Amino acid sequence: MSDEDKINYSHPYDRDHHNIMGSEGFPFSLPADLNFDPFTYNHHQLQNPTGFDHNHHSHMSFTSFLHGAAEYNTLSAAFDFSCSSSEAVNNSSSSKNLLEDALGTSNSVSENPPATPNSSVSFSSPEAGVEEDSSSKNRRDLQLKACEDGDHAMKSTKLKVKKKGEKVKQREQRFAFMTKSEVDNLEDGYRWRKYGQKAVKNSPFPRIFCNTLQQSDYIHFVIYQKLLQMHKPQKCNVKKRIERSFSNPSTVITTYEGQHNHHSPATLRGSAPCCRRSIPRLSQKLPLPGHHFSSKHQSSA
DNA sequence: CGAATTTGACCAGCGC
DNA sequence: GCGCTGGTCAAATTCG
Repeated sequence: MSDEDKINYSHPYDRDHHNIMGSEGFPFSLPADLNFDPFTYNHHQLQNPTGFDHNHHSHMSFTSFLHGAAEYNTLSAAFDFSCSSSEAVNNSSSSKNLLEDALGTSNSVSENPPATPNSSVSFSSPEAGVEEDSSSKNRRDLQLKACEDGDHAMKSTKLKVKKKGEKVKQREQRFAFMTKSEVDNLEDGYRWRKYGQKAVKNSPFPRIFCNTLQQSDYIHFVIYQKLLQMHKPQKCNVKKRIERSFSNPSTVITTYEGQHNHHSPATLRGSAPCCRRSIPRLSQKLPLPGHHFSSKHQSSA
């Protein structure tokens, strides 16, 4: 029996029935008038790291939710709802290993257990309010099943020091999560550009590398021009890594690295265009057992 | 035709 | 130093 089979997912929000998160909707929604930047809150303020204002029922983006959840140790902690069978996820060593690998950490789950045992959550529509497209059906089926304990992400921000005390390149904060979805690329409101794809060792599925598209969005370009006049703009260096689990092909592991320094296009235009062509098309390719990538990549796999 | 994606080449880090 | 691996670049290709 797979991990997913064991899990009875609870649905924290039902768009049509307005439930526990308030009448204005599930905090994943991305309303057109949203002006909340998911990555601008203080990383060290954990009182309400999700940015979700329970008193005012304000919205937050999916990414802010994920980001906040990572810093708040668990997703369930972020939302304060429980999952009926979270232990099934937590007890899945393979899931933990996959996430650890995605985060670039190891042997830390057992050593640093999450603040709460609940680390799984599901939702029916992570982007309620965003336009319904061909992937929305799949996204409705999407089940966020395991989120890492925040220590992983926090650890990754620490300076790595070589044995001799020499500083090495600092790694951006990472946050990985697993989703059960037919769609590889989970829409999160940002525009992503695929810049690379690599075969993964011991896996038939490739790893996809994306970074954010900031200036290609016209509205963002206008803002960018304004920023040019006001400040020296910083390049958004957020990266997104997508890979499908070899042991469980229905599971997609998404890893975010870094922080956005700009608003989500979805928050400005009410849409979330990103990698719409590449990922689904790629996912159609993936099951082909004989599909090879470049000879070099293949040889290195 | 411009934008987005693909993919071979390249680079850096790490272990041996 | 060498090979392996992960990550990135950028020219070519594909798509809308």
